[in-house]
Amino acid sequence: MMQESGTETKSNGSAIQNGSSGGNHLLECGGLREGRPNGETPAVDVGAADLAHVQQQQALQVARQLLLQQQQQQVSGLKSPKRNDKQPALQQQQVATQQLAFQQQLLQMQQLQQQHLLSLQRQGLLTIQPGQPALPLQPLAQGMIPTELQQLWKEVTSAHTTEETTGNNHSSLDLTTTCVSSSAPSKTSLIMNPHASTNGQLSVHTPKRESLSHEEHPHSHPLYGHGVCKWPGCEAVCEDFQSFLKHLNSEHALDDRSTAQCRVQMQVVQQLELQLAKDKERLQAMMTHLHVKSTEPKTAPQPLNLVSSVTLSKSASEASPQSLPHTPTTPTAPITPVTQGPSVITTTSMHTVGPIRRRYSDKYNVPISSADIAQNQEFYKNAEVRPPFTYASLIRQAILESPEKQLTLNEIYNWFTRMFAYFRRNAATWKNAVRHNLSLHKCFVRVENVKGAVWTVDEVEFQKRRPQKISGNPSLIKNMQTSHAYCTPLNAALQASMAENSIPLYTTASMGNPTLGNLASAIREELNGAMEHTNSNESDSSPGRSPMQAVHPVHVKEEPLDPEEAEGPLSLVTTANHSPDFDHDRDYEDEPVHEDVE
DNA sequence: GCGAGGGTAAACAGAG
DNA sequence: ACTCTGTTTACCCTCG
Repeated sequence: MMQESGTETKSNGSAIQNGSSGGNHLLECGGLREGRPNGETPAVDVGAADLAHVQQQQALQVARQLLLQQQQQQVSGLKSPKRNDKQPALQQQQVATQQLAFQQQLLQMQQLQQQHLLSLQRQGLLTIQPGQPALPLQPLAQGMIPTELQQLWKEVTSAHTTEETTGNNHSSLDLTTTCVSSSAPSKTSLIMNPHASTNGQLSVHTPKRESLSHEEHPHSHPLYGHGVCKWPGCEAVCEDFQSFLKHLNSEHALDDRSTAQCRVQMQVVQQLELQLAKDKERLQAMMTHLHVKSTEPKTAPQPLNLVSSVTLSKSASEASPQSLPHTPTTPTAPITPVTQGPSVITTTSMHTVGPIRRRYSDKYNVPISSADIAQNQEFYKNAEVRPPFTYASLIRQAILESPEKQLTLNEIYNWFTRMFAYFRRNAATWKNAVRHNLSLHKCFVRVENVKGAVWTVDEVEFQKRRPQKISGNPSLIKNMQTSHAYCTPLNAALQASMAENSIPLYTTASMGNPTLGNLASAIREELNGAMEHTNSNESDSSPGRSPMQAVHPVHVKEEPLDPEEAEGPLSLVTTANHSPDFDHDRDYEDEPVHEDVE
């Protein structure tokens, strides 16, 4: 139908979407709360205005539809007069029944409107002023009716008028058939049903409701404003409120016309609610895509752009291998950890994984960006997911994070368990691995200390272990640069998503400021390695280099960075947090990372 | 197929 | 005797 052609889609974009996306929709969606102060932002007003526009558009289509229905029934419905003539008593009986049905319709409409209002308020699309009655029709009525709609309303009205004058008491609308066309029965019905409505439309017919409305908001009526009747399509000038009330009772009494208009408005509301539901669904899908997939049991338990998480587990890597290769190079890569992590990975899913024999695939051997790290630290703290880092790298980080760059074995253990939920289980296995690595790798030097033996890191030896293989991937470098910019907003998004999934939420401070300084160092470190390889592979490297490098002129390592070098920043970032469970261990201060590099 | 790097398991020894 | 720490060996896996 024609009403579907332009109005709906158009209104979709103009009103709801604009309203919801009015300001930082993605990042704010988690922050939208019912308790939002009224009129806090102009965007709210815009959303209400747009909403009214939607109503106009939808009212137009509904009105057109009503007109069509009327015309059709006027042509075909010639039997009812016969019936009325034969049984006037039955007609009276029908009147009562019809009134009941009508009031039910009105109640339904009222409920819909109220729900709609609540929804809008929740979404922050609409602000109800404290003193303003919660009447959803007001925004529509206040100067929002375009000429075309008014004309349609008048057409609806005139159609009914014609109907009445012809003596056809039957109604052309399914709703209006439940009503009477004469004024007398309508008044009766009002008396019989004083609680017929509270939405302001029908209240005008109810003396009791009227008086209540006056008491609460003297001279305030959703259908009256600026000396004009705001009944859709009316705009009759009323000098004062009393005359407005008279006008309401006389011109907008309970009759076919009024009920038809009510029905139109009801459908408008319904359309809006449908649209709102759609947009809610869309929003949810967006959030799900960007943050956390709420329920995806079959999703591969891959946290981060653990691209490198190929090393994580067989099941994980096999589950979604196709997503791995391109992930590291996409600017959105830092987001991925958040999306799949907390909700997807469960204890059972991770512990059903057998012995973990895997390592970094050089194919996907890309340093995890700093933004990943900043987010992943929270992820790994709460999700029992094996970090995609080698034991050696983790040990190194643990040691480098320490104030004195040395740790006892037990302190290394504690660091593991504190930073990674994964290492809170199967202690015998991984502890053995830690010891094994400490002894095996030359880079770990055991030093006799006053309090016993401590372990330190020989950076030179560590970096000798294996050359980095991320060479020739300029997009990676770009990604690392952009990832820094992503970090802060994504942290907020992460927290929102974590809150949504009932995951322990850490303060922004824990992930934010202390992290950033380390992130800078981390990025420098990553860039050092990456740039070196880029330089080695690409002869031309001088002017087009990474801006990061220009900003942070740090030394480029002699040795190519190990891919796991990327985790280096991890530890630096993670130091910002203190898990209450393991705080007894030691106080990890976030500190410059450069020492380990230098 | 080979070597490198990594993970896991286990045996062993020394110290507390 | 037990636990912790540290070393070493063996085996397996993945990847280039």
